[in-house]
Amino acid sequence: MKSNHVTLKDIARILELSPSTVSRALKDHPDINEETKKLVKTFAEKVNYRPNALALSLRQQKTNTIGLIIPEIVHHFFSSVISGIEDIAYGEGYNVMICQSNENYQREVIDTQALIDHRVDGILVSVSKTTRDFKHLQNAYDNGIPMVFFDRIVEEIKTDRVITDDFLGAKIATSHLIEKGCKNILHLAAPQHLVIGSRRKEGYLKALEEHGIETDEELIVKCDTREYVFSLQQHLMKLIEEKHIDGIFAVNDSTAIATMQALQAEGIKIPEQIKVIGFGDGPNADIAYPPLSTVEQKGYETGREAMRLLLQRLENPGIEINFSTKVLTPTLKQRNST
Amino acid sequence: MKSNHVTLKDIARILELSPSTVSRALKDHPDINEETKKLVKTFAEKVNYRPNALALSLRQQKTNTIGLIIPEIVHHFFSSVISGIEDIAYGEGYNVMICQSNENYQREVIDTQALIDHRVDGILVSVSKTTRDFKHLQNAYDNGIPMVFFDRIVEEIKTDRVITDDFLGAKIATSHLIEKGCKNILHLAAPQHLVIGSRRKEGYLKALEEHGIETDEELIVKCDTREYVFSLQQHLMKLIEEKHIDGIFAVNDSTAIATMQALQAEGIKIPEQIKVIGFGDGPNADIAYPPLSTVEQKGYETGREAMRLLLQRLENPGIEINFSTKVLTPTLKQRNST
DNA sequence: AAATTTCCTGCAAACGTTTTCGATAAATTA
DNA sequence: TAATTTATCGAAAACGTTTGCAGGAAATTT
Repeated sequence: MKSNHVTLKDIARILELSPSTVSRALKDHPDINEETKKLVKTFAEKVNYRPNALALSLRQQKTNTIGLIIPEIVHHFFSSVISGIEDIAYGEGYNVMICQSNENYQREVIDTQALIDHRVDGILVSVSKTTRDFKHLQNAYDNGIPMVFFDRIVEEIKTDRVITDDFLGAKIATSHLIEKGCKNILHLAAPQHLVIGSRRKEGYLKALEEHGIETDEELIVKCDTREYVFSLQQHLMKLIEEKHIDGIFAVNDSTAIATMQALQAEGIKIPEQIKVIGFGDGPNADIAYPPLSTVEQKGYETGREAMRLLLQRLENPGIEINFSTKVLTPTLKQRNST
Repeated sequence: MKSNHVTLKDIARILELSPSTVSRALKDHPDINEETKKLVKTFAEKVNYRPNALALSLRQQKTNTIGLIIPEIVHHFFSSVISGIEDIAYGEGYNVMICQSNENYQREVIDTQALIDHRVDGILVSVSKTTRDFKHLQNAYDNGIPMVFFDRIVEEIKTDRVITDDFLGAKIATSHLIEKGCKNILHLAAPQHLVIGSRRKEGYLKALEEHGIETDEELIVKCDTREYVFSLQQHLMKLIEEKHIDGIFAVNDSTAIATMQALQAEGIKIPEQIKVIGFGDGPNADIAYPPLSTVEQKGYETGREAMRLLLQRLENPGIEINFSTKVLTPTLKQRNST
């Protein structure tokens, strides 16, 4: 099980040339004789020579690799983002080093350090839910590594960003419920320290305001996972009865779907008695019963835009371009739950 | 935006020591004076020194990185595999370089080459559906890079493997339908050139045989995606009517769920009129209506086992250990669709 | 006092590339 | 013929580490 990698030096030795000549021959340097070039090239081809990426990176002080820190790959939104990033990156000759933080702050710190250690040319990051301290990212930034935040941004660090217009999306979703006749709308919200959490809540409130509906703080419940729904089930049912809830806007699809299941278990008809809308449109929305109305969040586009912004920095090193924030607007996708 | 990475040489220059001394001091080499150690260590700490992973890898001819080639991250099974791999790998100080082939042969070839170029210490791979030629993997193997196949193995290359007992799983699923009273069971199958496709079909046939049910080749339809179901919808409905189908075993969950939706659109009651069972148990099975019975495929465990087998090779270089095949047995998860 | 050992540190090579600067011989020009 | 240009190649440094070896000073043993 010996390692068989043939190096440039090997070729030089065998062909009785110097490494410099072999190197130049392989990349068509004009100084090299045509015959020598042919000789070297065919030989390299024959032995399946491939330059050592490590040596190359070390020498050129450029790895052609970008780092990605992402909360959880299992979520459809994030895996779509990955595809978007890869499609752009590969096209430009970059590799992507993916790190999964698992919504864990400690892991995120380690991952960031690993990316720095590997001297990635740039970093794309969506911070974990549990991250409150940003020194690790600030450190990468101070090291001169270009960064782009997407979806879960950190406002303290000034750099390029790609976000979806959560405020608008939430407003669209809530307005849709109102237009469908809902009067008492429950909002299942994410933690307010997350930008996503607060923005979506604000959009919800704005829609109510624009339609002249009085807001009720009790109708905003912190609940953003499937498990959370079932553990709050009794509380929610009580609330629904007392407040005559006829519409629910959940901060994400899986919460919305779990909510539908909880309601149906209690014999409530959807959408006849209560209408439900989610946020994010993964493929789950199609599979749910009834198929879930939602606002579509563009994962693939998010990835592409983030990578494009990063590329712009990488291709123009030293040049100071103003940081830009790309905002993607989600669109209503009506199905049968409203 | 200058790159600020401080190197070992920098420290040596500033402290007026040689790089060798600094290097040894940092790793507690007994040859170095305690005071010098302290001096170096505190200074390194202060300037946040981190060794350059590239230089390290080049020098030691070991990257502490393993490569992963995976068909599609969006599938729950595969993203679970990733988590399993990472958990073991990180614990042992390895990084994981993830490549997504997107079920595309060309991409798989490029990815394999990229991993070789980066001199990964080992490769974990589940081949794409469209791969019929294995030269790229054989090449990596010949280069002396340890490999482990999981889930979608290639039989031509002799190495360690982790698979789920597809035969048994399919037998369990089909038997379950029979025990629930089904007599005429339709099988929606994957392409037979995939091990998964043929094994599951064989398990289906075996269950029928064991229960003394006559097999009918017409009841085996090649159909393994959601889209495929809808395009075959008319053909399937005709078949179901003619053959008095009362049970369906689909080769994976998303096909099963799409089938349920197609049936329900035609007014067929599940499980009363037709019972449906899938294979693979992603979270979709819980969300579907009705919740889908399925055989649970252990993604996380698959990842852990694959990484363990690889580690065994990496930690015992040169030592010839017989290749082993780890078989994970899926278990029945009954819900409401049967 | 001489010889040996111990303690600490530095030199230099190596990992696999690229690239600057010469160097040599052949070909051209004056 | 002498001077200059051109064509072709190699030596060596550099990227950031590690490590075998050598070496000097101090401490110990003969």
